[in-house]
Amino acid sequence: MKGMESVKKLGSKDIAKLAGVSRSTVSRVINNYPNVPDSTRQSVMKVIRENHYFPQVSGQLLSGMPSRTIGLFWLSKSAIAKDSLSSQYFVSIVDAAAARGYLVLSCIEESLSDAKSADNIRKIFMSGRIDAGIFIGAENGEPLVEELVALGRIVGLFDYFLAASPSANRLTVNFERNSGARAIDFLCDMGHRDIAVIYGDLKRFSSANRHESCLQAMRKRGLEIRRELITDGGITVKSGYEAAIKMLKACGGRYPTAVYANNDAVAFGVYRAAEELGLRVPEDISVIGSDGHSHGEDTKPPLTTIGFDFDKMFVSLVNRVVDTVEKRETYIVDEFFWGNLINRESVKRL
Amino acid sequence: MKGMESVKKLGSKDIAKLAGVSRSTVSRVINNYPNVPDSTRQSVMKVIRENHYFPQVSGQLLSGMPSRTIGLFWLSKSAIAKDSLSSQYFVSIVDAAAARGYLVLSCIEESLSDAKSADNIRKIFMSGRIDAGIFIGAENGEPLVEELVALGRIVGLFDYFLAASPSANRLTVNFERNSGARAIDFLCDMGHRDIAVIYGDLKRFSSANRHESCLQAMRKRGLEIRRELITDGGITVKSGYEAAIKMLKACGGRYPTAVYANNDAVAFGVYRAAEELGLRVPEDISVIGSDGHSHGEDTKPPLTTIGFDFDKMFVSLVNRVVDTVEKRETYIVDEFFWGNLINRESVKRL
DNA sequence: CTGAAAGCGCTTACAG
DNA sequence: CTGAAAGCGCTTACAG
Repeated sequence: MKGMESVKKLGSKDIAKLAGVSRSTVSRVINNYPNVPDSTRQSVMKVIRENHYFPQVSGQLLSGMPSRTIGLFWLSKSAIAKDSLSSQYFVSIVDAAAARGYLVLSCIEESLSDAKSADNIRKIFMSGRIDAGIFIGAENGEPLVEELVALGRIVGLFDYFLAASPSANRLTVNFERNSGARAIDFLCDMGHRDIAVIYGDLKRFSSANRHESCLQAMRKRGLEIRRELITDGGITVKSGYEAAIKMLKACGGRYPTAVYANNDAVAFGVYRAAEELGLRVPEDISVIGSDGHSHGEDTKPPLTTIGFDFDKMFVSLVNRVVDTVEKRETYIVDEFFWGNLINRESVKRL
Repeated sequence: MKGMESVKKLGSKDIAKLAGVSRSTVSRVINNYPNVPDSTRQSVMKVIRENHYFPQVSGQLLSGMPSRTIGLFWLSKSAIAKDSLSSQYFVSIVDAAAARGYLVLSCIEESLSDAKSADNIRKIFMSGRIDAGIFIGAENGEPLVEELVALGRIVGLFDYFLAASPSANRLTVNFERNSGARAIDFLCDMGHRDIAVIYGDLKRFSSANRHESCLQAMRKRGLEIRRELITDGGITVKSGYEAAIKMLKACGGRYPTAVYANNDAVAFGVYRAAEELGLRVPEDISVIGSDGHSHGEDTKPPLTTIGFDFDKMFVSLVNRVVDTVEKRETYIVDEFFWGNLINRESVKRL
């Protein structure tokens, strides 16, 4: 064992010597250049395999090859740890990257307003270890993101959109902007007119959209908008629960017949609050969410929601980011996905 | 904008010139060497900041610095995507690594028996882009893992233990080996004698342990071990559900009074199966799991289980791996964590 | 406390 | 189809 470790690790020079060719040729074989006769390729490969040679990224990087690595920046740690959607996102991203030959380097920060976090991210972006970065959970228009975009870095963003300043190296994938209205329309069609709205962090593009479009729909439908029924409920089960408790207690017994929660996690929080207050879903109060969280199939009752295909969204984002890295033509900079109403059992017809 | 991009990116040489020192000194400042007078340090730092200089990892790597990157290898993709514990693991690992100044590079493979997957992992380990790797979901004694250990790579493993061949560069963190017995003892103490066991993938160290220790406890307690009540239930909700359905149907109406599931996900599957067959938990059938999944607080009824502190486990693993990378003294190679019985409401006293 | 120089391991025009 | 040579950006003994 000691012996093994002390064997000098071979480099491309050694392989070249053993194979009786130049390092140029070894490099050509490794990188699958076409102008190498098959016989040469075979013999070089044989030497490489027999000697367990692995090209060092240090050399490759230094000579200007891409790192074939994508940075994945998660914002707001607590939300990640608790939301089981995160692991779905993660698998979609890592798989899509792997399919293109890319690895994923992860970084989790609570917030970008913290100078240390921002410096850390800047460093990762600027030190040559990644070819591009993807952000999840960034506030819309986040200065650090825009700084990186302006510096020419390739950045992919989930749920982020700046209509006024498209940029070839800022790739985004988004939820349709109308899903709030669709939820309200559905509730109305089911006979509800007294609707509570639990919105999320309005600095996030989708939360703002959902909220705006839902209020618009309420007005259009001529519903009464009771101030005490419109509350900020964050984006987690816990914050949703707390907001729902507060809201339900604040409405002086005049409960809404339905609640629109800006995401499924929050909707689960509403379930819990309803139970605590002795309200049955959907008999006493209907609930509709947004996202299409798979967990919603197993809740009691199963959650009615506006579902999105997250896997498709992330695969598209990763592919467009990689296309940009590889200077292929990418026509789509911003992309919006439609949601589908998943009518399960948490909304009752009145 | 075009202008900005065409500005030649500066290297340490440029910084040196601008600061009126040598590249050696620039390097010393960047790496916080003590033998630099404060005035020099200040002026160099000023030039670095003003010019937005970031040392390139390519150079650092080539000159032999560590990559300060840990590979995280997830095996069995499907289990990751569906289990919300994964994102907890992930956050614990990434955070613990960040606390030591390390980044995490992720790789997901379905299985290591696939030659392509194994090659991919070998390449990541041997190409100098990571200082160490951590495996989650590896079978005990996995040949690829042992190959890497033999080659002197530093590898950290969750749920993996080879009593016969400890190695200074194979660091592990494990569940206590007795938790199966503890679950059985608890059920017995609650008056159960007719117990079904749904075990998991026996190639995993913990699954094998849990199963073995639980059977042992059953014998010790003099319980009847009915063959049809002992089934393989995998490690996911779905596989647990299927195993439970099969098992409950196979016992010809002579239902067990309690079920021990080798992990919480499987226990949730048992809940679903019980519901489908019209059995109430715990009135008609008690269920105990293992893991301490936070989701178990919210199920109906809340799940009684043997809980582990995953965060502590992963933080310890990451720290010992980093210690080994940095050649600090690490005394603990294998570590076992105790579980705590979390007595919620899914086990009824008979 | 500081600098000149060697060295790390690759790829890629370039010339043939 | 192939090789010699330049070059990529850093760190680190070494000498002073």
